[in-house]
Amino acid sequence: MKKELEKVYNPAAVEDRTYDFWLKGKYFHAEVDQKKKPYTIVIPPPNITGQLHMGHALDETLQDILIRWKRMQGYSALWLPGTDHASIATEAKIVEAMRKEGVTKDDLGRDGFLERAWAWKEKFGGRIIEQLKKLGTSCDWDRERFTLDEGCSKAVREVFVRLYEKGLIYRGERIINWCPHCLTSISDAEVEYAEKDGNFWHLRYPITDGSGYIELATTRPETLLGDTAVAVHPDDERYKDLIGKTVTLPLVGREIPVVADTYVEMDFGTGVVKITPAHDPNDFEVGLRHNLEVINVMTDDAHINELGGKYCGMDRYEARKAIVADLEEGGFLVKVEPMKHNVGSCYRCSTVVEPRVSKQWFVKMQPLAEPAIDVVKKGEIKLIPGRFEKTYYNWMENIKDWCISRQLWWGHRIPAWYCDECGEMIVSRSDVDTCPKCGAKVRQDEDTLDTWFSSALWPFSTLGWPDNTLDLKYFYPTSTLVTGYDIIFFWVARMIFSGLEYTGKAPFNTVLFHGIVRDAQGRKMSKSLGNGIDPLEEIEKYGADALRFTLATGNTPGNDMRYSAERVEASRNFANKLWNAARFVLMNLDENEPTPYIPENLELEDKWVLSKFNNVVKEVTENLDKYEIGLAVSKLYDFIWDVYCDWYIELCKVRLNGDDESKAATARGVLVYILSNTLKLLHPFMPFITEEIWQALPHEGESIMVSSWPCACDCLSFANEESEFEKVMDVIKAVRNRRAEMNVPPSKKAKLFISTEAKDTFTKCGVFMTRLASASEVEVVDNVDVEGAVRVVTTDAVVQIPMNELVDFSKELERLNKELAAAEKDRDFFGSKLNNEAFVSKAPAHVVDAQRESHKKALDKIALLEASIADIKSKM
RNA sequence: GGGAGCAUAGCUCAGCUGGGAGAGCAUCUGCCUUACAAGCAGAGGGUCACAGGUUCGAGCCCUGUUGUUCCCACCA
Repeated sequence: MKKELEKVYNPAAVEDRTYDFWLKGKYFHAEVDQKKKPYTIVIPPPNITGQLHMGHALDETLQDILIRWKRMQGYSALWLPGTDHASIATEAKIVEAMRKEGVTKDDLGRDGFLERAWAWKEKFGGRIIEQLKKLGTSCDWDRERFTLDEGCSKAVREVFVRLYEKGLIYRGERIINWCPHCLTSISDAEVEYAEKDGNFWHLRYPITDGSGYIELATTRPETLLGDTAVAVHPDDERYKDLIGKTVTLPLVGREIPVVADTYVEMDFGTGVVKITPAHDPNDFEVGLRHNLEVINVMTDDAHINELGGKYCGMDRYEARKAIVADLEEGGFLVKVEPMKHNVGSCYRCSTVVEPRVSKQWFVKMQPLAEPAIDVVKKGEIKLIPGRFEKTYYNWMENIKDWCISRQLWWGHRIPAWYCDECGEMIVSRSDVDTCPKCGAKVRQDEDTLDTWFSSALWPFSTLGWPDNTLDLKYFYPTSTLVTGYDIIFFWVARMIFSGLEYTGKAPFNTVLFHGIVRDAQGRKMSKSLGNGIDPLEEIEKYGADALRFTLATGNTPGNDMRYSAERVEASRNFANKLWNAARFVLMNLDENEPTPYIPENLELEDKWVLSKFNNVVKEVTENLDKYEIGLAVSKLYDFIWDVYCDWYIELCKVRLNGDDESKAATARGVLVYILSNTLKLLHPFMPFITEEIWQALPHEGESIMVSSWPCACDCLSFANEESEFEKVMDVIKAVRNRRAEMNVPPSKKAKLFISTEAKDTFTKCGVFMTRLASASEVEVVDNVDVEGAVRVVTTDAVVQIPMNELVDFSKELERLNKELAAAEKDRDFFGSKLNNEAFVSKAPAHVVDAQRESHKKALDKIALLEASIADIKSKM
């Protein structure tokens, strides 16, 4: 039965069916197999609240390319999928939904809330996974994990307890970043800084002894309510006498000391800083050094609290206005100066963070950072591109302790229990009911852990750690981590120190960073701009393969890329091109039987294309080895479109339409061979269409995705035949070019007289000229002079095309002289290089040889051109 | 204040260890050639930001300059 394909490739008709076919075949599933080498990728777990966006699409495409490629190379290739509970994002989403129903967290209580959260997770948490599948991702879904599942939770507890026992986790009263909207602490990494317009309010605080005022400037006048000192630089002559005195806080009336601290910059502002230890990280440090009182004047949602007197209940910005007004009225405001300054906001909700003193849990980072730096320095983990190593070192070397506790309910609850009777604190792997010291009932810490605390364990918690499972032993350390450079600190760095500390091994050997997918104008895609492009819509419109191809092409690791409709269309067109090439091949296959070619029967053009193909196999494999995915895919594109479609298929038509069945069979054999092996090379990039075509072709095995990756082979390398056939191609191109210049339509055929030293080649290949160069007939001749002919000269041949009425001898002469000048320029260029003693002696031999070759070609062409010119001149 | 990326054809971008500048799109000219008009055959178009340097040879390496984007950093 002859297989027939539709005229236009229709991805929608193929993709879901093919994906189901793969699932049924269990081809995505990876097993521990001692006969194979493992290759492991763990997915950067998308948030359960997430919707698939272009960033995911890029990330998953790159991972799928690598995993499919390695699988075909014979590795036991595991791509482990899963999702992240995303504590803040998810909790915010659920609270928001509750708000619409008029329910609050307190109404439900912790257990009630968590019940709701889990129900939400069951309902929506799988959505992004279903979306991933549309891309064709070959994840091992049997191993899907969730950061809050039993295994991951066990790992989290194990880590927490170990670190605590080692003294690397501690609880303390510190100043942290507080999000007044999310109502939780966040880590330094979760604060985004942006320059904003603000004011610099110059205030004067009266010196208590009545000797005058001290002027200072602040960007946050409302924090004055919590001031507990004023600081000056110890060397500042202006204020030396004031040190040790006190000032009276305006509006509040509190008497506060003037302290000396080198933190103050003498030449900034007035050289005086108001100190609010409870609401500024620097002030907090100053406060510690000078034993200052810490007065928290704000509620958790950034309103002034009862310590703020008349301002109590005001929001921080209202309070600012009111306080400034009162200061002005009281004569304490000297001037207001507009000033830009850096303001930090919550990376989840963009609310301006409020530095706040509170009791939190921290990870002591320094001891963990050191080995994490070493492992990259020693090259045990390679970051691609390498420049990110610098970013990484810079962060690790200046790292501060990590605030890991969050005032949220959705997450891993901190495994610490407190006894209110005797004050004992117990940190434990298993739940605790009663105090081991006094027997009283204990209560568990209310807080949960930073989401990133559990994602940091992802490469090994998902493989069974802390148990020493078979999976862990076989698949860990993982191989490649693929992710965006924007989460190098949040995630990559933390996985590295975690892996080293808990498993003693680097969690992966290579990190491949990609950039951000931007819109066609180069803007970041964002909800607020409304410029996001939905990958699912693109898949519907152009097909998953086209989307994948677009994301994999024309890009280099770590660089951002722009996404435009034109680019996806080009990819879609490429898929269709391939589809039609396959249609052509299938049309010519008589039966659905394998048609291997017989090597002895290969023609020149077969050897040419096989040799080209062999080279592509080598290049694509090498590029992938180096993670040069964009280069690999563009080489395939060129081979398929230019070499296979535009040349080889056209060349084969001669034999396929000819009378010699054995020759046609050879052509069919090579066509099928090249196509099916090219499909294999392309499969990691465009899995659906390659499977669909491969299934229609004669094939062995169940699926292209478990077929073996092609190997380059010397038996397919035909360097001589390649260059020999290229002589013919050169002539075809030159004739086409000449005809186009003269505006001769393809329908007007003309005889070609070819004089050349490669007589055999051109005699054999003359037939291609009729099909590809509009020749009516081809004759290989010795140096005859054809009447009324246009001359086309290549390095290896002179073609004369009789076109009497179209030929203008003076123009011919002009054109040939122009070509001669160009050829002479080449000759001189290469000649001068070869005459350069320094070049010949210092340049590598193969380079010198190549220049010699080019020089010789120029000379050959000059000789042929000169002869032609002489012929024409003799006729004029 | 530190650090990094980018600057190549009209547009978007490749260019792997230095060896006479490439693709896609757009433009122009011919073609419905029995796989494909989502196509075929041609053409035009570049001081590789600027200035120095290293080298036989630089888009690529070094130094500096300009423009631009981003990351980090406690100057109130």
